[in-house]
Amino acid sequence: MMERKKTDCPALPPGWKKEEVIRKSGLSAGKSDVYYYSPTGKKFRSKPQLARYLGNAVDLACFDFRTGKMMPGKLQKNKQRLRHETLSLAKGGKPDLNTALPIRQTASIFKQPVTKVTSHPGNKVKTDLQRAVEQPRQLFWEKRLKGLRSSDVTEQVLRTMELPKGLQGVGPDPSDDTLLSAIASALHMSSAPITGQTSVAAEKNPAIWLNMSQPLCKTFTVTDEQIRNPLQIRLCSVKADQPTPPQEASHFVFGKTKRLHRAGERFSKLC
DNA sequence: GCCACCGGTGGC
DNA sequence: GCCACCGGTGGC
Repeated sequence: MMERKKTDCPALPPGWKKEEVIRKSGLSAGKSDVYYYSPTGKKFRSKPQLARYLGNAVDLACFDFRTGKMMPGKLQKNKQRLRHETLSLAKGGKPDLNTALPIRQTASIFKQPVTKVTSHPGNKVKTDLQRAVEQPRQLFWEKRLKGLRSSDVTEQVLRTMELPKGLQGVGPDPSDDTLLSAIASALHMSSAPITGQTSVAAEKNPAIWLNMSQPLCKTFTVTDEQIRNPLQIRLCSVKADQPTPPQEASHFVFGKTKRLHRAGERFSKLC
């Protein structure tokens, strides 16, 4: 088979490739089709398709799909879009999703009330938020998160996370990868203190003695040095709000979760 | 069932 | 008339 080249496309975010395929037969033989590939390999065959996917992450107004270059001043086929936009807005229509502010479009994975309404008088509205927490979880489910990387909408992989030195995992997969997933998940799923697996038995036979309400992490003691040097102790985008004296509790932020820690205390108060 | 590939056409 | 876009499908 003919080796066809996918070339880098500097006008798009890193990792995006462009491909031009010459038609070999038919009435349109000799013409070509242009395709783009996202870093994960998803194929795009038109500018609208590309724009839908990238949303506001990349402004494609000047992007020429066929050449793969930005053509400033041309404003491309923008007339069409602007006209459509102003028309629909003037009519009181909904804002164009392509130009609206970015919104979370994934389904929420977090616990939400489920409402069931029927004519049966015995049925109730379920609002038990505890239900999600109490549901059985697979032992060592954190392993399934292994290898996952966060990325933005352009599929650019965000900065990888770093674990504080000295943290150790518990269970069949002691890798930092799984350990980090376990801790990050624990921080998000509960505001309860994180102590790690305090039971020695859990370390010897986690399949039996694991404390399911704690991440797959051995107990851990915070040191002065780690507090003085936030770089060693942060998780990904976690950072100190401001420099703090070693003896004072300092804030670390992980998503919306704020925890306090103090030198000498266990991991329970960390992050 | 997927997808590489060409056809058809609406908008310019 | 051109061509960007996307439908449809043959071949796998």
